Parts: sequence; C-alpha cells; structure tokens
Amino acid sequence: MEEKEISRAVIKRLPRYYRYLGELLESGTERISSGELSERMQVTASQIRQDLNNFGGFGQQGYGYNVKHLHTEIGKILGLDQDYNMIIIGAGNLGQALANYVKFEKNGFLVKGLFDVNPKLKGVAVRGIVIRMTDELPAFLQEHDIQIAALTLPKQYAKEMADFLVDHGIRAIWNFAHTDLHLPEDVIIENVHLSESLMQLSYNISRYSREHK
Amino acid sequence: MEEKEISRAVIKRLPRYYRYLGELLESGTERISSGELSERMQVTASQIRQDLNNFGGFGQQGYGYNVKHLHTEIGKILGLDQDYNMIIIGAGNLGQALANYVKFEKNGFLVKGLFDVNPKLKGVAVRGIVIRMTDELPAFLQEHDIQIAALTLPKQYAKEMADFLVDHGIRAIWNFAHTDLHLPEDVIIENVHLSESLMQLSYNISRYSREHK
DNA sequence: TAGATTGTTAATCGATTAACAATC
DNA sequence: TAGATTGTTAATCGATTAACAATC
Repeated sequence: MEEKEISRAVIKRLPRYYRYLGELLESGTERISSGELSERMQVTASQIRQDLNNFGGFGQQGYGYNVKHLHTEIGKILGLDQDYNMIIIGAGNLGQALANYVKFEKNGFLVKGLFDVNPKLKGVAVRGIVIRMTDELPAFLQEHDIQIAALTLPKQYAKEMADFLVDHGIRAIWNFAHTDLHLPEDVIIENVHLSESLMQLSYNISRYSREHK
Repeated sequence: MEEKEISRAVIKRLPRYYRYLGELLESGTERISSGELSERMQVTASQIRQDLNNFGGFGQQGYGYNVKHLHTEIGKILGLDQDYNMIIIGAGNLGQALANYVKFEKNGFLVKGLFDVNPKLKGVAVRGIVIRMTDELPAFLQEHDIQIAALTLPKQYAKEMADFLVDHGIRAIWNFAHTDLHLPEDVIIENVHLSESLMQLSYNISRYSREHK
C-alpha cells in the first residue's frame, strides 16, 4: 500500500515545475526537453529528470516531455485534480487577505468559512464569506466537509485551536501562527512563518554588509 | 574579507532557535544544554552544536549555553540588532495585512511606505501609513533610506517593479509575487510563495488518501 | 538511419549524526 | 575531583550531478 517515499526536497520543487509548465502551456509550447527547462528554471537537467522519474516516466527519448501532459500529471501528483474545502481561523488582516486571494480558488482551494472570536467582526462579509464566531465551529464542521484549516490567529491560541480542530476531524493545517504545533502524526501541517522568512532576509543583508565593510 | 560560507540549511534553522531561546528567556530559564534544547525542538543535539559552532563557541563545557547570551548572539547573526526600513509595493489585502502586522516592527522591520497604482487607494491610511501612488516612488526613495521592499503585487508587474527598485538602490526584496525574479546577484531575494506552500499541503493530503485507500 | 534526449546507474558532494577528547 | 556537556573530528546518510546505455 505504501508508495516509495519521496523526499521533501523533491516535493518542494514540484509546485515550481508546475508553475513553469503552466506558463509554457499558456505560451503555446508543445514540448520541452529537460535541457531547455533546466535553462529556464536555473536547475540542472539531471535534477529535473531525477525528480520526474520518482513518479514514473513522463518523457520520451529523443523527444522530451509533452508540456500539457506533464503539467496535468504533476497537477495530479500535487493533488490539484480535486477540490479542497478550507476554513480560515482568525479573521484579522492576514485571514481576510487569504480569504480574498482568488488565486487559491482557481487551484481548487475553496474558502468555505471564516472564523474569529471578536464579536465586532460577526456577520462581516469578506468576498461573500460571512465571518462567524468560533463557537459555531463544531456545528459548522458537522455540516460541512472541510479538509483544510488555515490558522491565522495569535500564537497563544494556536495550539488549543489546532487540538480542537483535530478533535473535530480536521486532518490538514496551514499554520501561519508563529509556533510549532504538536499534533498526531496523521495530521498534515504546513507552516508559513513570515517572521522567519524576514529574518533570513535580514541575515543576508547584514552578512552582505559585513563582507563588504 | 569573505567569511566562511554558511549553508542555507543552517540559516533556515536560525530563526527557529531564536524563537525557542526567546521563549526560554521569557520563562526565566537561565541556561540550557544542547540535549535539552534538542528535546524541545525535536532536532538532534548534534545538529544544534554543529549549527552554533559555525559562528563560534557560544557554550561552555559542563554547563551548556547561557540562554540570554545565545539569544542575543543569534539575534546579531540574524541582523536583528539593527532596524530596517521597509516599503510595501502593492496595497491590496496582503500588502495591507503586512503593513498591519505589528510583530515585524518589534523585530526592527519598520514599514515606512505603502504604494499602489490604484487611485482609489490614494491617501488611505493603514496603521497611520498613508498609501502613495507608485509614481511617487523615485522621490520617496531619494528622501528615505529604505533597505527592504516587499512585493505584494500581481506577478505580471513584479519583474518590472523589481528592476525599477533595484535601479533606484533597493538591495533586498521580499517577494510575494508568484514569479521568479532575475536580478543582479548582489540583490538579496527572499521568496514567499503561498500557493506553493498550499500545494505541498495538498500533495500530502492526496498522498495520504492514496496510501490509505 | 542518425540525432536527440530520456531513464537510470554510478560518482560526487554536502548535510546530518555519532563519537569522543577536551575542558569547564 | 567527578560529572556534565561542549566543540570537533569521523562516519553515515541522503541528495545532487555526471555519465551513458537505451530508445524514440
């Protein structure tokens, strides 16, 4: 039942392949070789072929890869051939920004609910999605089939909320709270830590100025 | 002049060390061993010691690490001992969310300006920061010493804007646009690709359901 | 068929972990 | 001093790159 384990490094690269293939598709390119794609993407052709061969042979010797076919296949690998229902917990600026981000919908991530504890936000609509109070969550989760919860709330509430969501059947969490969630291992967590990203930037800025002093 | 090159993997871990040390500091912990920290952070003690020793010996045999000292030192390595002036290009939902995110200010990232092309946004204030039109950028950049530009605009404008900013002296870009920027190598780029993060999540969801079918 | 390009094995490189002498 | 724990070297593991036979 268990498939061959694919390394995290490979999976992190797949969305980027998918993006480049999507752009090639839009530009009407029919086929592409690993060599040409490697030049565009600034990675080695060898890596592209290795990565793709984790999932089977999508190419053809002497020809390369059919752009449309490869795009579709990588989409399937990434699970983009189906829709996901998502809720957002924390309707602050970031939560509302995510709810407004139409691009996710295009990829099949449908925002079904937006929750907060602040009574002032109750009933406010963001792109047609009404903000509900978190105490309505149990009933909401019973009525709707939700696969993903995005956590855009202050870190001090994140752990408790994550536990609550997992208890109520959520199995995938997109975590924007600046804390590590410790959840059962069958729960999938994807972290987006913006401040850590910013610190990598400042590291490089200050390293650069140290080196050029 | 050139310091020993530190691997990206190490740098990615530094902000997490910084966070844990900050929490220990708040809780009043004075010293910690690599062994204890490794348990909390779920990494090996060996990795912690290796990582830290890239930057010199912060610990003491038989004692461990002084939490406050280590926290300060990692802060310095990350460049958090100074302030950075930042502008945000694109005052849509995400741009405004970033501008509102007070936590960055606490770490020394000061939002000095917010720019957009949409005349409807002109003069609107976000947390006291007035939204300006992008044609005011050249004058603004001349008057202010800006180190970081966050790009929260649609990808089709991102490349052009990035080139423009680099021409006007910006040397660090925090890129939220879903595209790769090709800039001179002395320009520091840190990408945050939210849709790619979401795709890693959906990959894991659909892998999980494949494996448990 | 000849040329191109994949799929795949082998070689290299880099990162992580283990081990332990140094030393507080 | 004895025990604890670092700093650092060596061993292992994994990921990337190179090479090339297979084949379209």
